[in-house]
Amino acid sequence: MNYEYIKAKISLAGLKATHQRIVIYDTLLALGHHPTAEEIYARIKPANPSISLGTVYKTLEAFVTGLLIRRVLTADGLMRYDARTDAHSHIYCVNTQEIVDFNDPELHQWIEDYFRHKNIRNIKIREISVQISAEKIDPAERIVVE
Amino acid sequence: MNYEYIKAKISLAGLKATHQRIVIYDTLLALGHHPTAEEIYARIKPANPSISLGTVYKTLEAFVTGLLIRRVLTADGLMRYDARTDAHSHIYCVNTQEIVDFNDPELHQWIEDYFRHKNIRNIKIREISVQISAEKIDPAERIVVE
DNA sequence: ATGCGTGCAAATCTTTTGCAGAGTC
DNA sequence: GACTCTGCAAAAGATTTGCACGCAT
Repeated sequence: MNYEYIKAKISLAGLKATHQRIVIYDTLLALGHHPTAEEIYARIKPANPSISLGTVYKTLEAFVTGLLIRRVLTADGLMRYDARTDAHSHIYCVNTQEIVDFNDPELHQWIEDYFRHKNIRNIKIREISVQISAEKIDPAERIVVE
Repeated sequence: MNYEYIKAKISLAGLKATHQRIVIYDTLLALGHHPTAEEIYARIKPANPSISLGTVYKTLEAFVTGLLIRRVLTADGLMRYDARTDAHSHIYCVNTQEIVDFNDPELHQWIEDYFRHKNIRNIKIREISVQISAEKIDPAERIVVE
């Protein structure tokens, strides 16, 4: 995803496509995990020394409001963000604390169908995601789902 | 769940069963949602004026370490706790912000089996839970799953 | 009696806010 | 040019910490 594409995406959300915002969005995409405002700031700062942490916080919340990104569910008490906005699932590693995305359309479809046949009253389901809590066998290796 | 039972549970976790801890655990059980330390403190304070907020924070973390309770996944950046320690699923209501527990052994079993047949490398699955994001149709009514 | 737990207050960390100036459309 | 966004610094909010005393075992 390049500079112009990101710029267009931000504009489409009704936000001004400033350099800071483009860099923040780009960084969120580039980082494989689900960073906090601080983590994005640290990553951006060297190449953009004048950027302020407050701007990163404000920008991320503006993106959430504009439906460009999402907040991520965490148990660490920090606000974390994800550039993916489609429903997808997560694997939480209990030893390394990593959160790895994974997508399994077959599984999601099955669960959706399952709930369609259940008797759930008073709510309209928007989306379903699966959280797997797991232990890494070899902490040096990557987690692979296929 | 009564005073003596809770006392025994806390002792079994290797912690001293003080009055404060018993009251905190009891309150966490009594509250239907997933409270923060502040919320528990506010609820406890009237009947226990000398209790301190710091103690509530410390106690909750001690309970987490002792596997008596769990931290809950949230997107609000606050640390929330749950007295349930078994794997269960959540329905998150996008308009009222409620988080409702629900348990569906059949669904959980099916998902577990599904993953047993998948090729997931380098992790050992500990537990699986499903997060449903939903909209309440009648905000005055309760959410029912059966 | 011993050591863990409590209460208090200060410290720390995270996130929000107000405002003047800068940049986008 | 109008209005939004940025950067800075201060404020607010959430959580942790240190320590002297108290209480459970």
